[in-house]
Amino acid sequence: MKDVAEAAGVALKTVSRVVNGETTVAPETLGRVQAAIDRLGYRRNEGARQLRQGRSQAIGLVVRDIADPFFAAIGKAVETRAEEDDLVVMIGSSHDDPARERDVALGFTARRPNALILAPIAKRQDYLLPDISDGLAVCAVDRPAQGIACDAVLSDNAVGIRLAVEHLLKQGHRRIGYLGDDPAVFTARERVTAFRAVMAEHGVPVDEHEVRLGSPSPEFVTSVMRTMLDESDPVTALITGNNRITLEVLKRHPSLPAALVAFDDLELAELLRPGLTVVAQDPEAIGRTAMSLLSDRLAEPLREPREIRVPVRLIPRGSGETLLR
Amino acid sequence: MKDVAEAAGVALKTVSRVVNGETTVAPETLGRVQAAIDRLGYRRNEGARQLRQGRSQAIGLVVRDIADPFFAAIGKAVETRAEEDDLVVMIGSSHDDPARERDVALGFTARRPNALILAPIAKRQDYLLPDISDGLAVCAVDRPAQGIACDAVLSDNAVGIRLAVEHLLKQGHRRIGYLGDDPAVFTARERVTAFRAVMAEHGVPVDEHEVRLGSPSPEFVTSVMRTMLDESDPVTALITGNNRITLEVLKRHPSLPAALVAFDDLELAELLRPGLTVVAQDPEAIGRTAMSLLSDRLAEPLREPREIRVPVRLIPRGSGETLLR
DNA sequence: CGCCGAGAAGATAACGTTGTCACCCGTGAC
DNA sequence: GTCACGGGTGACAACGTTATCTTCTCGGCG
Repeated sequence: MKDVAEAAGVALKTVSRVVNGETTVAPETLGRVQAAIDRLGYRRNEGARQLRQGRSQAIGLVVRDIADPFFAAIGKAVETRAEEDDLVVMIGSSHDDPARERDVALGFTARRPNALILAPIAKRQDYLLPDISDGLAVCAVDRPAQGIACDAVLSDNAVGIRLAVEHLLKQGHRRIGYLGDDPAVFTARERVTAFRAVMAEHGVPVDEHEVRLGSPSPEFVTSVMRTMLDESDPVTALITGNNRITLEVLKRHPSLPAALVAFDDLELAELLRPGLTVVAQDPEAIGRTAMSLLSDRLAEPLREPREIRVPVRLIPRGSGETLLR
Repeated sequence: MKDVAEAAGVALKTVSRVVNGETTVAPETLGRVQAAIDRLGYRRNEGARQLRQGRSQAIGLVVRDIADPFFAAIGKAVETRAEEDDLVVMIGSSHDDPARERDVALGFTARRPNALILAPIAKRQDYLLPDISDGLAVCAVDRPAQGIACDAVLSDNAVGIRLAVEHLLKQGHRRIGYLGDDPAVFTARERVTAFRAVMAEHGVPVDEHEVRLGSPSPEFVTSVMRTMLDESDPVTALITGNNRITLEVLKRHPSLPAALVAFDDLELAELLRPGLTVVAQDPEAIGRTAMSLLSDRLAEPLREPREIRVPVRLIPRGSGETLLR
């Protein structure tokens, strides 16, 4: 900036004014400065700017795994919105490790981003309190945060499960198995709770042997599937609570002897035979919504935290519409 | 840092020494300073550090689309490596738009990252020249960059096509169709060139009507498939040159009357029936390798640019092992 | 006993911006 | 002719670090 000022024969401050598009610069001066900027290939040092202004025009995004299509889609939406405001997106994965979530998040906040979006894993996110009181806007996605007051954008798990259950009930299924993730996971709890509630609402009894929760390991899924399908009175339909479980189920049983509705879409779901009937979440909407909440909060830091539920929809493709036996 | 110094009764510089783990601090002083840091919840302002040191301990990653599993996997590998060195990853998508590639990349370099990884789209990347001579390390992935001297990490497209072709030839196929992306795309050119070369090497004539390149639109794929499959002497095997094309083909023809080998793996490829035979790239290796090249280059900025080819492998799953008719 | 060197700590000046204030000059009102 | 005003510009300090140089205090050695 100093060099540009010298080349254009103006003061440093005038160059700053030009770079920031301030209007109080005479057209003739502006032209000279612009020319000097172009000639010297000058570009503002964002780090210095951040130091002066306090915020780095960046947003941090901490997800479970950026290679997971669900989170990759959130990332895409966030990035698209961020670019409109000339914000840079820093992205990192927690890999389901609470300590890593914290390290990655704090690594981001040390760069003083305007906002932080995170998919919480740890029990509490109170390590963010100092940054929040320092003006950081925070939004949780996929699961709510604990120990801090912040906005949250979640899928409408309850409605999703309702869609799945009622879809199966409508076809006459009465023995519906539910296979969900570890109850330590918030979404797993929400979904299985909804499952029980909707079944009860329709007066359909639930056999406790047919509601099974656990981490989606091959062993767990295999053993659970055996008990659900091989018993004397097997289930006629199955709901899988997330896509890692769905994948395990499909790998073990390419042609499942029961109807299947999966929570979470899969990329090639329509190419399978039968096509996979899913409750699809809308990760792009989650990312977009999070960005909207954050820009509201940056405009009005003290507003009440909001929790927004993003709609899900049922996509019938075959696997959930057959096999009543 | 000033507050911490005051609280610990030492000078600013001593706090700096502690924060940076310098060894010339008396154990007793170190204890006092650490205590003050913890008590005040102090964390270093990375922006100020960057300003002083010139580099922001970040790396920029510009891909075509972070929601594309191939690039998401590259991102994951990059992030994993970056975290080991306490580097932050800024990620952005060009969406195949040269102007956007440039804007995103320059938006990153304005933050003075240590290194930039990009999947080039634009004809030339010479807009990076000022930053490179300023010490930025650059590495191209997926395709080489033009107009700048930089490292590159690419899939071994030629070997991949060779594997595909020879796999089909070994089963007796002689009429093999090739369906590739727009020849404006570097990888598309490399792959189709390899196809012709390997076919020639084996003395198998190639009918020019059966080598078709174009953007993977439904219309293009549908029309091309018709001519390849419906003519009097149809192809008995098909190679698709990237996964968007593969997807279109599979959507049109769930049960293809020809053997199929696809370049690029798909998430559920093994669950399809028949399973999809693919030439799988190794995006994680691409990301890791790029990071290695960059750390070499940061250590030795003037070394010769290197181009590394990452091995690919053929995964037979059924679609490429049948249907000779 | 004086000196030197090493180990520990501090003072100060940058790094590249932007916010604040001050200045200059011409114009229009009184 | 004076004054207030505002558009255009500049000087300077500050943001939070770190690099460089300096200072101080010991202990050991000639």
